[in-house]
Amino acid sequence: MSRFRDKFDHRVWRVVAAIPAGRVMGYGEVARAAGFPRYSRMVGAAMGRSPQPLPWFRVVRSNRTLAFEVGSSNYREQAQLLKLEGVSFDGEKIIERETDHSLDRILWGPQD
DNA sequence: GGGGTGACAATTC
DNA sequence: GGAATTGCCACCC
Repeated sequence: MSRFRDKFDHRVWRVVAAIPAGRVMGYGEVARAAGFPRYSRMVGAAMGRSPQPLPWFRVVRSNRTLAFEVGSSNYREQAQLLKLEGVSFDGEKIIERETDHSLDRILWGPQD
């Protein structure tokens, strides 16, 4: 039995399960929130070990792209689930409602 | 024990 | 701003 992995898994699951619909988190952010900074590469494996369904599709790369190979069945599934929650895409890049400043640009002009 | 492997990230050029 | 490089660390041969 791996004490470390058990603890890591459960804390990751708890964080992922708490991500609100329509929002996304980076692997590094999840790891940090779980109390394991620098463990971004372990997050995916932990989710794959979850015995019960998790909103795994709300976890994306730090650059706001999906982690799966573009065009793969997993990629398409994740993209569709996110779209169903109102998450929009600019090509392969995710645009969260909360971080979408398109209206600001229209009202105030191009900004930083 | 040693080396390759990730559903990654930060830095550098 | 994109590509390349470097760091990361438990897991699994």
